[in-house]
Amino acid sequence: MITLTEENYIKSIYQLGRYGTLTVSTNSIAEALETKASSVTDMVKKLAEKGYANYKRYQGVSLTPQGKKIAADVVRKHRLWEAFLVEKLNFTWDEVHDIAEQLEHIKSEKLINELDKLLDYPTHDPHGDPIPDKNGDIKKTDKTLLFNLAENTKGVCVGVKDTSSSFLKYLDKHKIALGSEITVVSREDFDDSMVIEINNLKMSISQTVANNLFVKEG
Amino acid sequence: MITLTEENYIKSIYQLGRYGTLTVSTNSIAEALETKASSVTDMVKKLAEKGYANYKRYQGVSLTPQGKKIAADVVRKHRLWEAFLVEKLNFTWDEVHDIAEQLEHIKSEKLINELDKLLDYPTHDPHGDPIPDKNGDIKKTDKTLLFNLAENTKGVCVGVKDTSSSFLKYLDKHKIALGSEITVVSREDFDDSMVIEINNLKMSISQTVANNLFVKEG
DNA sequence: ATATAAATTTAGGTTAGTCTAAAAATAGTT
DNA sequence: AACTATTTTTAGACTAACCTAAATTTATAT
Repeated sequence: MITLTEENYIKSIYQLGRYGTLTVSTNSIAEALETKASSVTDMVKKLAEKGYANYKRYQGVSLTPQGKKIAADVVRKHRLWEAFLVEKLNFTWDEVHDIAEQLEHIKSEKLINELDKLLDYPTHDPHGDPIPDKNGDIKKTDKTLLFNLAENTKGVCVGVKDTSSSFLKYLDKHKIALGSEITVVSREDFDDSMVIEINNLKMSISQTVANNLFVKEG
Repeated sequence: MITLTEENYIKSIYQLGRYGTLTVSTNSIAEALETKASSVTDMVKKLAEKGYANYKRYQGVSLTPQGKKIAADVVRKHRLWEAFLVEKLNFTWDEVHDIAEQLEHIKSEKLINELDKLLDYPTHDPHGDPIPDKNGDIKKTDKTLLFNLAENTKGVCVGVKDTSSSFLKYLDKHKIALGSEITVVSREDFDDSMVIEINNLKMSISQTVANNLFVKEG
C-alpha cells in the first residue's frame, strides 16, 4: 500500500520534473512540500526501495515508470475533481485547488471513471491544465507564455501557470478568462511590461502577469 | 485541528452510543475500529483532554456537545456522499460505504453544502439512514425491525440495519428495496423465521434477515 | 588548485498512533 | 464474602513522518 504522504512526494517529483529536468533536487522537493531537505532524503530513499523512484546520493531523484503511473493517476484525479467542482458545484477556479488536494487521494477506480463520464470526458481542468487519460498519457498542446508573443500578434488564453487564488482573482477582475482573445499592442523595454487589448479594451500588464498566462498563438 | 483518526474514534463513539447507551465501552470501540483496547484507552484520554469526550477510568466514554457536533458532521458528510454516489454516479447501495468512509473526511463546508443542494436536500441516504442537517439534528422516524411485526400486519421497508455488501446483495436478489411493501404472513416459533409476502410473492426469511430490515408499520 | 559556499546526507530525537504483555479494577458466581 | 473471569489500564516498545544540528559532498569563485 502507498501512503498519502508518499503520493504527495511522488506527485511533487512528477510536477517538478515535468519541464524536461531529468532529475529533481532534494531542496526543490522540500520547498514544494514545505518540509525540510532531511525529511525529503528519508522519503526519497523509501520511494527508491519501493521501486517508485531512482535515487543516487547527491545526484537527485527521478520517477520509475511505476512512480510515473502513480503520479499521473493522482494528477488525473486532482484535475477531474477540479473540473467537477466548477462544473457541477458552482465553485470558481480560484476556490478548487485546496479541496482537490484532498480529493485526489480518494481511492476508487469506479469513482473516478464515473466522474469522468459525468463530466463528459473533459480534456482540461478549469485552469487549462490537461487531464491525463486512464493510461496516464497527456496530449500536450502547443501553448506558450503571453510574455513570448511579439508586438501586434494575437493569442487565445488557454491556461495559467500560477494558480494562486490572488492571481486568478486578478484575472477575474480584469475579465481575462480561458478563451479570451488577447492582442499584444506594445512592449515596454525598461520594465518588460506590455500593453494588451482584450474585450476591445487596452490595458497594461506587468511582466509577472505575462509570464503566468499561457496562450495559443494565432 | 482534529486528525482523521480522532474523527473516526468520535464517529464510532457516536454510533455505538446512538441507541440509548449513556456510555460506550472501550472494548466495543476497539471492535468497531478493528484495533486493540489499549489503543482505545490512549485515544479516549486524548479526546477527553481536547474536550470532545467525557471519560473516567473504567467507566466508559461519552461525547461532549462539541464531540457530538463533530460526529454528526462526519455522519452528515458520509450519508450525503453515499446519496451522491448512488444518485449521480451510478453506484449501487452495496458499493458506497467504503468510498464514503474516505470522502467523509474531506474538509470544506462549501463542498458539502453544494452537494446537499445538487441532491436537492435529501433526508435519507441509500440505506434509509437519516442525514443530519447543518446543525447536526436528525429527525427520527418511527421505524421498527421487521422482526417485531405481528402476523398479518403490513409494513413498508424504510431502511437496513446491516449495511454489509452481502446482505444488500441478498435483498437485491429477492427484489426487496426501500419502499417495498411487506406483509407478515406467518411466524415460525422454533427457529424464529417468518414467511412474508412481497411483490405478490411469498418467501421465507430467517430471523437474521428480519432483524436487519427496518419497516414503517401500517 | 584551493578555499568557501551551497546542497545534501547522516545522526539523533520527537510525536501520533499502534502493539504486546503485565497489572489493576470491575463484574459474575458460588 | 471470596474467588474467578472479564474488562480496562499501564508500561514499554515499534513505525512513519517529521525535525535540528552536525558532517559530508558537490559546486563556485578566486
